[in-house]
Amino acid sequence: MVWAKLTEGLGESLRRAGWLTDERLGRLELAVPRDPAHGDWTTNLALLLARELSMPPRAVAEKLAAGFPADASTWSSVEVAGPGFLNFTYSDAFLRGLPAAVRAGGETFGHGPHDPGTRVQVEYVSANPTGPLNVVNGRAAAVGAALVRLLEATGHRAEGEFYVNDTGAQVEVFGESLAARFAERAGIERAFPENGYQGEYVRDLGRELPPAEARRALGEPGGSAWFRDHGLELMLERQRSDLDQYGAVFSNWFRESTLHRSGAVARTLEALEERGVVYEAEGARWVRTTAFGDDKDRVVVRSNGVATYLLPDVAYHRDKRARGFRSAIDLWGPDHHGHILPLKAALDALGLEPDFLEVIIVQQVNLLAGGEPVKMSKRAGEFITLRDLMDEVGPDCAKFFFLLRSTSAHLDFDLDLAKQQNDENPTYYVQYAHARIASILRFASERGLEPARGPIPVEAAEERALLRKLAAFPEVVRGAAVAREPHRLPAYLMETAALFHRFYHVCRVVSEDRERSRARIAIVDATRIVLRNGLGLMGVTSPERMERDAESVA
RNA sequence: GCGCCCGUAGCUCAAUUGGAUAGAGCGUUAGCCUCCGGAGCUAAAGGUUACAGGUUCGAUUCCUGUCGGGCGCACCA
Repeated sequence: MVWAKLTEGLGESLRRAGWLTDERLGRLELAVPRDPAHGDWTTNLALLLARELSMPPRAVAEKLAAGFPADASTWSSVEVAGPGFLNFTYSDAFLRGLPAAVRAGGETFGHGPHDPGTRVQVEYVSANPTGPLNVVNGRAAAVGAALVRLLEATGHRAEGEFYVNDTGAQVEVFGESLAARFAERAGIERAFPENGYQGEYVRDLGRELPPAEARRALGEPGGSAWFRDHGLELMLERQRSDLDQYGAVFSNWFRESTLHRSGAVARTLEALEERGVVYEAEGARWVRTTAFGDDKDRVVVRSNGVATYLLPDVAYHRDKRARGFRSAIDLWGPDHHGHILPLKAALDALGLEPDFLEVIIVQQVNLLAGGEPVKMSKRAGEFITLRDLMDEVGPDCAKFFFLLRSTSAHLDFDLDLAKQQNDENPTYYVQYAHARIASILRFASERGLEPARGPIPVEAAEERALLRKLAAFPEVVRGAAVAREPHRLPAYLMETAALFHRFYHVCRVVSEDRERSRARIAIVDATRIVLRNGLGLMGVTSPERMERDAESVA
């Protein structure tokens, strides 16, 4: 709301100065400065324009400030500061009315119509259906689900999608592995495949198969296809239920096999050929991706006639575009970053918008226990799964920790810390603030005190600081969405919780003074809404009460 | 050898897409409970942002190089 008003007001400033162009307005950057001495909002617009206007930045700023429409309901001052920043300070009227505004916004406070109706797809996790989800999948799930919510909160029509790689050599090996494990238990001789899936979960899956049918399949030539298909379904169902419990919901589970069946893969090859970027060499067919920024050309059809991963992947992204998405955000694991260039190049060759595909690499996670890295061997099937992690630390802590750091940075996940139910665990810091607020509101309600509905008096510095912070929430949401950086949410929420706790220690909420009590209850309630909305975007719960487990009290 | 991510306080990480005096948590030290939840609060200490240049009003951020860590570099996905 404030963001829109500021954009509009500065547009007016530019117009009055005779400098208004769409391009300049598009370059406008608004920010909430970290130092309150620099106002509640700031822009460097004058610094950006000074050069092209051949004027000193401060003179540009003065002119813009003079042309900024007065609005006492929001601003008390517009000042030129430093080398030429424009600093905007909230009026008392704005802060006094803020709790009512937050309350009116309710669960949509913080949301904004920045990209109304733009269809965006976020593809995330997309783990192979040949094994349980691992911790990097868990990180991707936390980030992806948060991104979907952030995009929705900023007006996009966003959908989450899980791409199922149910085709290719890996799933065949998986089917063989499962058949061998089933045979082993049934006392039938059958070789376990080389490089087969060693994990104990394959034996578990074998126990879930319908025994009579499985036995029949064992006897048939090519019977591993039966095990492959049934194993995939069981595995997918496990992944789905884990993710469901984890709070990552997908609008769609897209299977690679449908692209092959529908002919989309073949059509994609034809489309590439029509563009004249396919050639034959060494018995294989290549795409000239080097013409579009790749560092080497890529094989799309092997000499044995089978497509490489790239071709269905290109077909998949064409399909996304054809389904009407304006952009696709893919979250990939760290071992896939080598594929960004080939895929983008191929899409480029097909004429898709250059910014259609956006790939975010979710970096690796190092689990630490007792200060030491937890050893994981995928080969031996020994790894900590997402389910293990949820059982160990709970979904809330897992998600909070995963969202705490920027997605592109490696993450050290301290299991001991996440397990602790005490002040060393940052998850509880924010949740505790919410629970404490709920407690205060219960206490107040028992005394017949409700939040003040209209403008409230704002006296203490702690009240003012907290209100400023609450007012910044919509901008944090907007910024996190456009930058695709969900980690701004926990950072903001920790700051907000800190300001709330400080307020709480200085400002008695429920007192003999009923009017002041109601005013402060309104502040507390507004804080509750912001914390709840922020945690909600992270997929973390906002508890009304918190109790430690008995063993954690010591 | 080439590409990508990263290098910031003792540790784990931020720094609002180039902004103003680089901030949090943990750890360390010293304090705060007659009253709304102490999973809390206050204060102190802690930095040549790996290093050297460059670009400009301004660089942790962008460019070049060096050093160090991780991950990729398939007719596997």
